[in-house]
Amino acid sequence: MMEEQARIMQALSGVTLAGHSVQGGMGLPPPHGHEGTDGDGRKQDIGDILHQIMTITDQSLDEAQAKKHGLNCHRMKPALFSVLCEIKEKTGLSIRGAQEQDPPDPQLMRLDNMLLAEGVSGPEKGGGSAAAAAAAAAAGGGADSSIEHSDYRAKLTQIRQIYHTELEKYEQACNEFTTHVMNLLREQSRTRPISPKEIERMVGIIHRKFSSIQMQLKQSTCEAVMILRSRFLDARRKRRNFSKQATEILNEYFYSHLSNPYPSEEAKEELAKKCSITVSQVSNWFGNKRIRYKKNIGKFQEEANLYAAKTAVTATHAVAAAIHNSQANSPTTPNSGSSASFSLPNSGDMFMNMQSLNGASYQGAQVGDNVQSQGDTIRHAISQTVGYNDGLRHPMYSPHSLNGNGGWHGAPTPSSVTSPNEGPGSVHSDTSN
DNA sequence: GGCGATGATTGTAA
DNA sequence: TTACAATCATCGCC
Repeated sequence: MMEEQARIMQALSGVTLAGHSVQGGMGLPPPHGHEGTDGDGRKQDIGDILHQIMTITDQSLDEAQAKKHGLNCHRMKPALFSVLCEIKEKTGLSIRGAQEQDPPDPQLMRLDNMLLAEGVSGPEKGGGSAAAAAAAAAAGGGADSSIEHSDYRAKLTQIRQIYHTELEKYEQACNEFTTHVMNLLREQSRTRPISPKEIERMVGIIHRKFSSIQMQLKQSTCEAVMILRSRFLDARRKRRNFSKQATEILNEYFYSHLSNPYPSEEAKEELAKKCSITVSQVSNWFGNKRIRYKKNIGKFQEEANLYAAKTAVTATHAVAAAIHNSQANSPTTPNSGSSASFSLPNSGDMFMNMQSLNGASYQGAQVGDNVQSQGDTIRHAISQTVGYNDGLRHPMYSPHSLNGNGGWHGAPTPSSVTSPNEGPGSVHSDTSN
């Protein structure tokens, strides 16, 4: 302490009070009757003031108060404080100042980015987030998943609210504390040398402290979001059986394309839309179905018969309707949206193909797979309904399209969905190849 | 609780 | 990338 005092005294003794005219010309009267007309006199003057400042703690309270008041009123005080501030700037504070130039914290940036991506920070978008929407889309888009999705969104909104409330609190506290400290320092600057720069620096320190608290808040929020997200994703992992209707649609497609049960991307998309599941779920379903069908054809016989009959009934109705339309000389009249809604040309093709398939020329490799698959269905359905039996290995149904290795022939995938349930406007011809 | 059915995942091959 | 095959994990029925 004494060393510091000596250093300051020494510094002051030789200093030119930059920016403050303590040298000749000011005409300042000596504080204690000293005649300070030359440099030595002024030095002595400043020395006295400093001595009084340094020894103020040794005095009684009243004495100190009186001295303090005297010093405060001293006309040299601003200049002296200015010099002290300058010295402070040039010594310790400048070192601290260099340390303050922190680069942006990468961790904080990561946290900010994540909070923004999750929809916690940034502009509110209906309380949800893109991540939640994507997660919900991946979940399959069913009713259950939308319940989970809304639950996820509600929880995320809760996190968001807590985050913003806490953030607001921190900011308010930071501002209050900053104002308080600034006032305090301004107040103190009357009795000790504090430059505006120093106040500014102090404000910076306070802000940094508060931003570190904010970072903790952000980190906690991120953790909460991660936990919520993982729980949500875990919930999605739970297997849920598809709806009966969805399974029927998929089965109908499968058995009506048995010779080539590989739906194209478009077909998958259409099936996904119809079944309210995702395309990947359609792919999974077909993958599972193919393998399980192949492994145990016998087991699926009944199912195949069922769907074939269903398809045939639908087709028969369509044909009947078409014939009726034809007889009524109104071939372009569409069906009125009933289940028997195949268009005439398609149904006609099916029957023609079926007739050709009854003959000896029935070769999967020779006939377009889609045509063949429709032939499968119709022939099978007819066999079931009218006792048709072509003497194939399986009395009711034959997986003739499976090759020797138990795999399907590598036929091109159909371009679109052909479902017996489709309306007149949405029938896609599988015979187009 | 056992068991079959079924949707999802993973590793591999083409 | 896609399909296959094996496997896992859960569902739903008994």
